[in-house]
Amino acid sequence: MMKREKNFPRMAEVAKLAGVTVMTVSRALRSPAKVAPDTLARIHAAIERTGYVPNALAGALSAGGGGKTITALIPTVQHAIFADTITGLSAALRPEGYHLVLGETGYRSEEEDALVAAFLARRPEGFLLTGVTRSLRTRDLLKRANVPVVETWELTNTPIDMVVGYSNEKAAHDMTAWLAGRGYQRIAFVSGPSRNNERARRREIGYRRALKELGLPALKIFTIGAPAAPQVEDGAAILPEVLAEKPDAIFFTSDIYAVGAIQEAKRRGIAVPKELGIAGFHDLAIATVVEPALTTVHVPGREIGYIAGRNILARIKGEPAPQLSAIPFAIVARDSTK
Amino acid sequence: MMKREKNFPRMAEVAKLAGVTVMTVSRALRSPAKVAPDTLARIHAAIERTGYVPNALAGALSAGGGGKTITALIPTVQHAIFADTITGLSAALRPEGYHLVLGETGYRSEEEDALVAAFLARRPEGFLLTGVTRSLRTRDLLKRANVPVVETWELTNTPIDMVVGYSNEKAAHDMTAWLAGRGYQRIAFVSGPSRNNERARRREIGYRRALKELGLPALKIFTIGAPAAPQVEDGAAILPEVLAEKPDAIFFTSDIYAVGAIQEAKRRGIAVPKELGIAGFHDLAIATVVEPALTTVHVPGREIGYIAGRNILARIKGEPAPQLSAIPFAIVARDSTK
DNA sequence: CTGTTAGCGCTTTCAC
DNA sequence: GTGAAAGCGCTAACAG
Repeated sequence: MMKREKNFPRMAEVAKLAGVTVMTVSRALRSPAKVAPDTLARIHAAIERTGYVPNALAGALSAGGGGKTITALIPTVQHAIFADTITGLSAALRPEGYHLVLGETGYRSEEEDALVAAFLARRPEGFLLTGVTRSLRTRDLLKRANVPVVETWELTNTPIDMVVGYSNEKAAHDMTAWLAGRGYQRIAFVSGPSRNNERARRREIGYRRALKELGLPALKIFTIGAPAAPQVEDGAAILPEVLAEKPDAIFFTSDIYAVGAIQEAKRRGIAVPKELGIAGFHDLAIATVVEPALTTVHVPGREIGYIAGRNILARIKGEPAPQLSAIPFAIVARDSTK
Repeated sequence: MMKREKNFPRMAEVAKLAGVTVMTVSRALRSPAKVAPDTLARIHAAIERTGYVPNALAGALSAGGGGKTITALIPTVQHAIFADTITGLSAALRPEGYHLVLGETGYRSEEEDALVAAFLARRPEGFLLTGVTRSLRTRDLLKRANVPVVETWELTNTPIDMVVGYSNEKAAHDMTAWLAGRGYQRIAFVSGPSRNNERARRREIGYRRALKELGLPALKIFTIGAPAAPQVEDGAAILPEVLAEKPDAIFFTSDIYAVGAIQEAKRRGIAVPKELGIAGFHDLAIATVVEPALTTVHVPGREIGYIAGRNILARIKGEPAPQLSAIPFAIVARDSTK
């Protein structure tokens, strides 16, 4: 056994100080009702004096269960929308005393694979994963572990365990159709990096389907490089390229890009929404701050997290939980479109 | 022992399948060089077949050490600025294979106390805490545990262990003085909830000190209610009240509020920055999107997280790490001030 | 109400 | 290069 400088008193020390055995201390902590009041008092005093903090690792090992933790893997904490999901999840878990362990995958699926394995090693009681596409190995690991898993932010008929999300394809389709309904004819589409982002891919599919249904021209599709997290400047930078396609509207897969594009359009003296309509995705706070305010798809980030949390908790308690929960998105019309 | 539905294969099953003892499997995982190549191959095959994922709880218990995790406690993931700190911390930890466990305190110190105890129970290798004021009990617990602790986002001469931050007092002082230098005379100050937010309190002190030094009038100080996380609308809502003090500039302790105030001022036909200068704090993305763009204090959130991570890692390895790291802030002049 | 006996799944000696 | 014994800190089950 390796020597560590760390210095945690163990239960045995508390027990000795209180003049009882460890078993009584253990009970005092987990079912105080079964311990005599004065013994309890002595034990509490001893805990206070020693600064004892139970070793949850040992406890979990012994009790054969996890330490009341749920693991969530999101692409990045930078994106406010995933932050919302975390907040929703937190809100669901807190009342039940569960803790949240967070991992950032940086939108990289290899990183996700590595994190799932690493976190599985800690035997969490449940998992929240972003998206529904992942390596077979990871799916397999999670299935075998037989731990509640919620995949989020998209829908699928073949979840590992449960899904809570919305259809990105339908959302993009609906926004495209909505833009067409406002009279836009040449609708361009600008996506974030789609290599490891199925949500971006699905949105593109929805956009294409809408164009086809409506008989609108298919413009060149643009993809923004691959920074870890989207930046406002990226949207500004790509605008000139997109304008070469002579669009009368541009649909961005993130508000962040759309805001950058609005700013750049203004700098270039292009009238938004008259000459050029601009739409985003996510409905971030920034969407109402930019001028003109951004038309966008409101996406239920917080609700996804909350429902996912409730579902995981239900599964843990052996209660039934839906395999698929579809949460509605909504198109929010503002001033960046006619 | 409680029966769980979970279904993790143990090392013993892998060992049996590979025709060796658990000890050899353990070695294959931790020091493969000490195991014969063909044995190693059989073991890996067995791991693959069983879907074995080591139980880090047991491993840590046995090895007497933690499972390579660092715990970070921040007020909220909603605030982009703390998200930056998390990103910086992540970046520092990842190369060394450390994992990040995140807790949200919701700006409540009782919650922080509870979380410190709960996380300490999991025996992390280090802690990142936001702010430098906390209960004696928590300080004591952390000191006794003798685990690397970095307090952040403020400076102090009496850290539990280490501090990485900047002086909120000086930052607010400097911004106030800067505003005065631009010709503003009646500078109002609007703070977020300060009850459990020492950073807000220190900023207020800095503001007051600057006024006194400059001989400027002390206006009434405004405090925005207590939502979990700041909202743009809060800044808009408080503007009328503040205007009653006839300020020629308003300094908000968060960009979020400042942006709301700019929007509200525009709605009311007040010219920013001519009639009213507005300044914020944090330098969020939103600061460059609002019109006029917001003058603010740029705060080194990401650097704080990164340096904190490096310091914790250094301490773990027994290398020296500075007790205090002061990271510079900067005043960013934009168009919301003359 | 409290103590005793096992044992969670793994790693650390120390043998062979 | 591999194994056997012991134990990490705690809790379940059964006594008493």
